[in-house]
Amino acid sequence: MTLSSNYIPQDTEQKWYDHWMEKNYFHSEPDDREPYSIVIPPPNVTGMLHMGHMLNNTIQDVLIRRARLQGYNACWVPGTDHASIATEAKVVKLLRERGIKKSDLSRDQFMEYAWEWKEKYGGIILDQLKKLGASCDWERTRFTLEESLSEAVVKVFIDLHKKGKLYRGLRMTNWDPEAKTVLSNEEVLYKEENSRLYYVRYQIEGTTDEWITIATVRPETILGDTAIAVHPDDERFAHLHGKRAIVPVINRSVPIIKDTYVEMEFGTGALKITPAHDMNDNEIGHRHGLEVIDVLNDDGTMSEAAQFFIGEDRFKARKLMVKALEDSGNLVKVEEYKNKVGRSERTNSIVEPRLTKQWFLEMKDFAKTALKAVKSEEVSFYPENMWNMYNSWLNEENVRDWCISRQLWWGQRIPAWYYKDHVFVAKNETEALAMAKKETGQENLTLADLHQDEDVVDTWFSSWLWPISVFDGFKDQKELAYYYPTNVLVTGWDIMFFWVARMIMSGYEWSEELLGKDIIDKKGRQPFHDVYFTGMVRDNKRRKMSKSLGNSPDALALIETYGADGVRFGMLSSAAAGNDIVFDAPFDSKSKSVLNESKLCEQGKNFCNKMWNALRLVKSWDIIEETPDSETLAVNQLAIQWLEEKYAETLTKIEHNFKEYRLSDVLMQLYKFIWDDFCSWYLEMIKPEFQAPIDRKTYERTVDFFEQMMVILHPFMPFVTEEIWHQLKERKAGEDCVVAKWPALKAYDEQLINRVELAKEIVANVRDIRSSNGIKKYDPLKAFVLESDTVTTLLEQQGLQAMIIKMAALESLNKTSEEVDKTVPFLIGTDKFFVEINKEINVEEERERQEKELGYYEGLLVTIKKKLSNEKFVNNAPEKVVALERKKLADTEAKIKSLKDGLNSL
RNA sequence: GGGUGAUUAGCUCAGUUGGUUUAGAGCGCUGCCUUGACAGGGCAGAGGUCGUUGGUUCGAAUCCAAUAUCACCCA
Repeated sequence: MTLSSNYIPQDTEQKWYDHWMEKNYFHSEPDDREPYSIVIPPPNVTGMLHMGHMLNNTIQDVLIRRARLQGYNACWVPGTDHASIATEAKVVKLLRERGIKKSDLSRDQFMEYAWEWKEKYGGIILDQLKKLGASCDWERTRFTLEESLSEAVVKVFIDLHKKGKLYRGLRMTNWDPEAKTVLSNEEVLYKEENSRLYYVRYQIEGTTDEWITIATVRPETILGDTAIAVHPDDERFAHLHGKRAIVPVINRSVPIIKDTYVEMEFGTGALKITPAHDMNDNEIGHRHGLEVIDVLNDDGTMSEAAQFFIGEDRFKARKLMVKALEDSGNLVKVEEYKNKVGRSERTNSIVEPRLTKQWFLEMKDFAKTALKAVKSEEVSFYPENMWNMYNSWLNEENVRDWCISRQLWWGQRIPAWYYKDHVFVAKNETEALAMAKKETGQENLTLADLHQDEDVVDTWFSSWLWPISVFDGFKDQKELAYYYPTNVLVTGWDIMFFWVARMIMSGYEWSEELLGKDIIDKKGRQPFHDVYFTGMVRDNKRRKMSKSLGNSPDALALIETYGADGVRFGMLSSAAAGNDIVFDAPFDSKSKSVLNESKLCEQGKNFCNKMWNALRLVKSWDIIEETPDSETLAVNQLAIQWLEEKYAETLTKIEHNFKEYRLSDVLMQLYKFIWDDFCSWYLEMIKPEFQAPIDRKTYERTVDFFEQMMVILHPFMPFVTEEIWHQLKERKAGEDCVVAKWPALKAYDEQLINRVELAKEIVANVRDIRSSNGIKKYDPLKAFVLESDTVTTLLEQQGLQAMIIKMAALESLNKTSEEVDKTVPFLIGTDKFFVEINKEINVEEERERQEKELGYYEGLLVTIKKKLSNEKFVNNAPEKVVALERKKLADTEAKIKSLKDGLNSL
């Protein structure tokens, strides 16, 4: 069968993915092998595959495929996250388009629509991952809102309540008046916006002509003011200490208090205090025991307590308030002003700080545990410096209790039932009723008397259980006992706190209860041993790639253009752990969109083609059984021996880099090994003349090398390697690259590697001389080398001399006892070579070249001499370093002498 | 305002924890090369006083301190 001259990914990728699926290679069941497990960071059901997913999942796939090759029982559990807020927003929007308002639906009706939506769109991203080649165990696909995982959520909620770690409390929270829900800090985006700063004067109580002026951007909240604060050191207001002021419009008398929080330089130096509607004011209110007046309803309209503009929207109320202030003569001035405004990530509506009753999880002990887990290295971070961020978020000063209630429907409903002032946390309403009867002694209570909490728990309250719940660990520990702890978690550092830290907390909280002390003592409590933090994928302006910015290339289009292997190469080649990736998709200013182009991916595509053509070369050879002539034999044997050592060296190096999760380094090492060492050197060394045959032994060894390379590259580029692996040899059923065996490490002969390196340098020098003298590639040239011990040893290496002659297309390479005239010389180490170029040597050019080199070495000599004449260096530096410096000196002196000789003879 | 990290070749980044000939890679760039696996290619070459200034040290891209710029996180 003839192979096309180019590699076409579209012809192979789907074929092999289907084949792998058919063979069920990705499925894992507990057995007596050692497990290697990864749980996917579940993408949102609302999501489409974007660059971040591609990076993240490519990394996981590399790790899991390698583990599979290494003989571990590899299990990569996929799944999706129900993403309360995002999904609910999407469903609400969709319903609105169909003319249905959420408020017209019952909770159950809404859930029906939501599930329908999830079934239709929720799996898209997983299908897209298949295009990328992700080798997940699809039979194990989980969903954070499915029954079993929801049961786990309820279970731990009850457990935490029993342990006294949950409480309900009033808290200042970020309120989204449009979604009517509390938002976490993370869901509020702050952006600089144009607004107005209103200067308003408050009359000092008991005076007719004395005022204190404050500045505010939210005049409607004046109705909820309960104090004016000034800085205790502010001389301007010293005379007002202890006095009271009259809030305009509403005519409320409030105290003038002293607090160091006030910035004297800002505005007028006097600050109105509205404890119900500002985080900082609320704290100040606490300190001074101020009254809290909530002037807003949950939908952002003015409340009864405001007394004015009741029922008006906050922004209309602002206008009305400004007018009222103006009318009463209390509006001093208005300034244009820029300030940071918090908006809801989902609805974009301006967030109101608001006091609400919420369920909280106490974080103090959890945070301690989570910190210790990483500090003790039971959980290792890659890169290590992520510890700093982790520590600063979790330390006692910064950690805050976790508000787990969300005013949404799409999620696990909080298992708490209320009856008057009683709260019953139970698995279901029947149990809650039983509890209620017992606790109140009222046997005639019915379900109708109880009221379940309307809220659901935060999505993270479900996903923090993920490493346990995907194995149904809260129900039945058989699988958990086998797969837990998972080996590594691959995720972005942006969710280090929301997710990573909390999984660690939940792992330490429940693993021992679930698995028992024996197992835990042996295997560990941690949900994962390692955490690999990927960077954010950014555009060439270093902005995070996001759909809203439109700066992200279309992931599937990229795969279509470069093949999955090409894209995987592109993503990984610049993806050192923790560092952000600047992806090179260019921006087209004409179409105002990102082009689905990338040099990095192109490099990957070209790499596939390179290997493909190496395959074509090898397959084009005729094989003979006879032993070749002694020279060819010697070169082939050297080539094989050298590549074997080089391969062993490469394996050792990549092993080390794998341990440190330096995947881009591993990939680059493989790239260079295959392209440079194998294709450019090895294949050229053994390549027979045009249409000449090759001996069987060399051929077979070459196919073996090729096969091995495909195996170790397979985790990175699974499709092309599988294809070539099959093209190389006839394979039996059940033999596939994806389940081949990862090679064992072995020692390698560095001396041989170094000798060939020297030979390569000699070849390169000859080629350079050809190139700069305009001599054709294959014109046979005579070369000589000045006799020396080092040269003798070098050329003693069987086949080396013949290899140099072949690779540099020389007629001969002979030793000489003296300088050879009318030649172009070059230095390798301290050894001097001469090339006879059969044409007039350009003396001027040659002199210039050699003088430049001489200049370099003379400069070097100065620094070495300086070092060695420094007594402190000679006395203090390690023996080895000094000895090396002495050798450098000797070598450099020899080179200088040699160069000078050469110049003299010109 | 507080914190974290970054700053090395035109671009994107390594530099494994102070010493391997006055710094490496990939891409790009410059020359030359085409019947002989691959132009999605081959061969060779040019490019950096490691942001700046001090300090520690026999020795600093690497450690410390200041400073500048950028990014992100928190307020």
